[in-house]
Amino acid sequence: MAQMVGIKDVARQAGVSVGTVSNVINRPDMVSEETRFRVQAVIERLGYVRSESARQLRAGRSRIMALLVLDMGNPFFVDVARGAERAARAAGLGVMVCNSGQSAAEEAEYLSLFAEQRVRGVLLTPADASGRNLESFRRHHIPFVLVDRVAAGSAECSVSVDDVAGGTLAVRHLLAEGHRSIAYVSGPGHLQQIKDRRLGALAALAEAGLPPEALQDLPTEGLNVAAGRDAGARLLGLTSRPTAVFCANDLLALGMLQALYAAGVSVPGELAIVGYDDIEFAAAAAVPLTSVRQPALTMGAMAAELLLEETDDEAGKHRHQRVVLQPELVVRSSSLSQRRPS
Amino acid sequence: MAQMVGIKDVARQAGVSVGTVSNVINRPDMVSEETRFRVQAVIERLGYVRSESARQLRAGRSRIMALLVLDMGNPFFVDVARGAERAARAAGLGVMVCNSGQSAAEEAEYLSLFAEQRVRGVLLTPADASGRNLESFRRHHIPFVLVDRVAAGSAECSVSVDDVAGGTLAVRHLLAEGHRSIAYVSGPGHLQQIKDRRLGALAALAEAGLPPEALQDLPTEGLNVAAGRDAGARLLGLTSRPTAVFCANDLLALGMLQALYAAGVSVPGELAIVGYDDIEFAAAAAVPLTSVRQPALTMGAMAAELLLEETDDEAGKHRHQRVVLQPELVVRSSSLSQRRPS
DNA sequence: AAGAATGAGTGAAACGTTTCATTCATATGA
DNA sequence: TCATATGAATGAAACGTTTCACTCATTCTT
Repeated sequence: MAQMVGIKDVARQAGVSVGTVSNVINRPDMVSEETRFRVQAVIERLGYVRSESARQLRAGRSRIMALLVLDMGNPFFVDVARGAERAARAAGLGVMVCNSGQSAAEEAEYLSLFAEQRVRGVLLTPADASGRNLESFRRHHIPFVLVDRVAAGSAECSVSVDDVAGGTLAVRHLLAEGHRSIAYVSGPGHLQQIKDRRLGALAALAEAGLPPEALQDLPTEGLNVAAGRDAGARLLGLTSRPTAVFCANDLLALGMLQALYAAGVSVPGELAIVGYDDIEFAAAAAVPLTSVRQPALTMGAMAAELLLEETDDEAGKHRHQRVVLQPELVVRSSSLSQRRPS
Repeated sequence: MAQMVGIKDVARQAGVSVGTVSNVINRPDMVSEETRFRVQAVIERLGYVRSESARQLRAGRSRIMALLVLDMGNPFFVDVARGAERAARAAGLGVMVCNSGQSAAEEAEYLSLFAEQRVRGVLLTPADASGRNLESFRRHHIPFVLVDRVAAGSAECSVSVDDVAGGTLAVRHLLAEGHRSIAYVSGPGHLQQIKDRRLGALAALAEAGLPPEALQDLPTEGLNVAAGRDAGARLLGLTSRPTAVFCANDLLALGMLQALYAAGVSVPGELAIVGYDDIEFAAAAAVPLTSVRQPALTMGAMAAELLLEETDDEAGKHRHQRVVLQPELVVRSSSLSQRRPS
């Protein structure tokens, strides 16, 4: 790596002071046209690039916003990231996207990385149910916004989707299709989203006058396609098999579908399926998947905007808010009773 | 944002010099056990976090590696990112994943961001066919490795998959299944990968003694599901419809499948499909998709390792290399002739 | 024509680390 | 006992910016 050219080199070559070079870069109208051109020419010739770390050191904060999601393998979070990135870039900030993989330990590691980087702020979907990671992160006074999760206190903003409503939508639909015994394929138990969707499902059952036992829990190790396949295999082994499955996300649903397909079980004939997230691939599945759509892009963008509002708030008039968006049921063939074709 | 506590505050509170505090953090064995404990206690109490920007300014380079991919919406690149991240973190580096969206302009923007950040190095799949972006990036003397693309000269490393071989695998398989008229659904024309897969396809035709005209080009605007749907619609409108389709990636293939499904065209009965990448969702498609598998994880990891080898090379004995991995055909039902069931 | 206002540019301080040549005290060897 | 080696801690320089109080001409105002 050849010697980096600094602002001093530019200044010397252009015959001006470093302050002037800095002005050319940051407040071009404070410098005469003539010198501006001269300095810019030298910058060009020398291939000068300003050092973000020096700039940042001086400024005390960076121009990067962090986004910590549960699983980048899930297209849902990719969309969240897209939304956040769009909003952040509109404000001249970069976004650093990281993946906690639902591990509290990874989450902690990334949070301290963010603290060291003095990021402008953090958007995150917490992986640590205990809230201890967040607790200790607060010490650093770096603002953050919860994504896909409601803030517990009023110490921060959050943008989420009403998971209880989503669960209700899904199960109400299955009940309307005539199902009376439904399995809930959930991920690992500690995620609030998963619990809320289940609550929503129970609410739908109650509405219909059915007992909670009508919902059969089928927990899994993870929230991915492989876990879904595994759940499918277990489902097939059950003695009293339900007639419908509500999966906590689309990856699980797709895995379930694969397992059923491989075992020759017809969907929705023998078993109806409803997923969650409505990722792009849900429509392209073996049997196009009914799913609960979440406004992922919007969620990412709103979270970023709330964060920007908080960090750019000189007047101290920012009030933390909890935005809750509504999900929407997208009905496709995986859940439609044969007798009522669509 | 409360006043950040710095190394000086720690030093004062602990009654030692800043140099000593720095030693406690970076070379703990150079300091007596007693002072070490005392200093660590103060660090803990004050919640001190070192400033990466100051550290970096001093060191002259950052501990971050950048990865610039064509499309984070494509699970293939998500896997590449996973592989790279694993390797980088093993070496204590963070990875900053960015998305050029196949736009040369976005690519240029990100590259200059990376230069400002003084990243340790860059892994990228070029979006700019002209090579002008790379050309000008070279000025900064930041090492980079090409991913999924063969280096033109010998000025950098590259890790790629043999796309010509992949194209041949796909089409040779279709020919063996009895097809004589094949469409190639390509993305926008400027990507080398797309061109190479086409060359491979032509080679397979030549092998079988068929003229190049047996391959019908069906270009698209993008390399995503929507573009695939669109291509499907166009395919259905053709007067002399081919009996098989080779799609330049799985997203296109899934879109194609959706379009055909919607139009009631049976796959593989009326039309066989082969995709490319073998993303996880290929197996879960309406008809499980035959696809050319690429070792994405390996590619990401190897690229990161090559970069590390180059940047950590004190002795100047690093030699740029071009690693070419081999693809593999994964046959599923979307391409199997009915008469020969599997 | 004297004083004030404006415009362009300067130079040094400050940001928070790491590193390195020193210092100082104590332990070691002859 | 003296010189030397060792170990622990110090203090200042350096990294590359931005910012801000200044200086020095030049142009307005009256």
